[in-house]
Amino acid sequence: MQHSAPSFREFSDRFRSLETTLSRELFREHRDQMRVKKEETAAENLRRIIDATLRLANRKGFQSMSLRDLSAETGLSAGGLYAYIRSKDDLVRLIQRHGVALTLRSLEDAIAAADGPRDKLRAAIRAHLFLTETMQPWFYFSYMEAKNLPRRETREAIRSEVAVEELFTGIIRAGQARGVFRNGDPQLLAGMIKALLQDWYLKRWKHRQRNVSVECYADAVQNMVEHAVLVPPYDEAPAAAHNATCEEG
Amino acid sequence: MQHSAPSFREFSDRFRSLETTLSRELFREHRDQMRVKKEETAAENLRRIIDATLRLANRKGFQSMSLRDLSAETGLSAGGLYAYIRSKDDLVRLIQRHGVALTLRSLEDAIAAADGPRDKLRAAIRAHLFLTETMQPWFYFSYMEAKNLPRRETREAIRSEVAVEELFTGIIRAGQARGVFRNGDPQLLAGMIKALLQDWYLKRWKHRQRNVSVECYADAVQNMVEHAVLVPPYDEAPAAAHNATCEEG
DNA sequence: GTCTATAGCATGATAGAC
DNA sequence: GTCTATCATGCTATAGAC
Repeated sequence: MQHSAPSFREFSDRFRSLETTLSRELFREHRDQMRVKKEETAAENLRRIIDATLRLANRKGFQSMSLRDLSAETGLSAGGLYAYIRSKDDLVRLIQRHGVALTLRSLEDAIAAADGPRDKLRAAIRAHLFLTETMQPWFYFSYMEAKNLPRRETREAIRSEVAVEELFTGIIRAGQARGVFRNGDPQLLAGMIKALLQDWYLKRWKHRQRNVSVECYADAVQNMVEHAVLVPPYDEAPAAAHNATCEEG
Repeated sequence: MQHSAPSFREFSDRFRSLETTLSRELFREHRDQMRVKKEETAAENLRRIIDATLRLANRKGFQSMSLRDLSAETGLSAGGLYAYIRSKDDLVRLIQRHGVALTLRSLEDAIAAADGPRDKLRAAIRAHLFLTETMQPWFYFSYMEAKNLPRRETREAIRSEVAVEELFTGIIRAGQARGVFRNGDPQLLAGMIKALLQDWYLKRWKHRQRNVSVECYADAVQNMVEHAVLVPPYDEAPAAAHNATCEEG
């Protein structure tokens, strides 16, 4: 049952097609708010605007990023930007919606494919890491700017965060019920797992610098979590077939 | 040797006196930059300004916080603020310096008091959690605004972060050398521990809402880390004498 | 030592030429 | 469909009355 632990590569391919679909949906939903009607140029410029915004916001903060900065980064004129977005708040809403949709759909797919508590837990861990690896700029933005967003978006961000954590709580509860996992507060455990997973996108510069790959980090997290959660006779991780080159201290 | 695991209460008392000392030092260092010379009013107002800034910045972000907001929150007039700080950047520098000094001194003290890898690791975990519990607004501010700070302060923040992590790396290395800790990349492990510790102040609202105390969380982290790090015959945690009421799922 | 008033400037957003 | 020119707003910071 290695169905539950696909490699990053496999994940990445499935993700790309999902993104194309959702990007098109995004454009269609916002078409009536945009002055630009020709689909191909509009879709491309919208993507450029979003990417540039994430880049700038993650470098110096969304509030400090002026529309003049954005116009420089995208190559569009200051006035031209308003052909695509109504306001700065509108822009942030757009970005947020797109990211949440992508995240949820992608996670749900990946997790449903596994069965049994241990495999489900692994699948969830790996999917989350692969997802945040692929969409790192969005996750970082979403985390760092959440509290400064318009009220509605802040609430949405929290809801999404809680939903993900509950997913883990559920898996742990199921495992405890079957006697596969050791007892202990499932919510607390889920929170700790989430903390480990979030570190991957919050401190990416660090992991990059140390040459730790996602696969490596995934194995490390899985290992720590299983040590903490499985009932004592722990058979040391059979994982990490993909790269034997996880840096050794 | 329970010297290494003081309760939050004990920590808190020692901390308070340290803070008084450093607050006074802070005022003296910046005295010449302030228009206000009378020590007692000046020191008090400076403290009010710092507290208000942390409150506001953590609510809506430092960039979005105007000096009008700050003047409303402190009760001082917009103009009056400039009797204490030269500029907004100056304010942030002040806050940052104060926090770093407090953190380092406090952590060093607490850790030096323990000996042996296992006790040192425990002491480090507890001290870090207690410290962030006490100074939560500062830590949150420092984490969230780090990248928007003036260049020099950003670098300082990263240095401080790395220094703390290396402290953990060192303890783990020592433990592995003595055969008390299992093998595995010490840097990666230290990073994961740090992630668990940071979650305490980054998601405080969540832990509050769930009624998890620092002591509880400290025990949970210690437990997970020891499961992952100690050589197999793991004697289940002798900790948590302080409160038997850690919420059970 | 604190306040009111205001200078000087950067920003978000728009109108109209091309 | 994109650009240049411009406006109103709200900001930081200062000067001077009290």
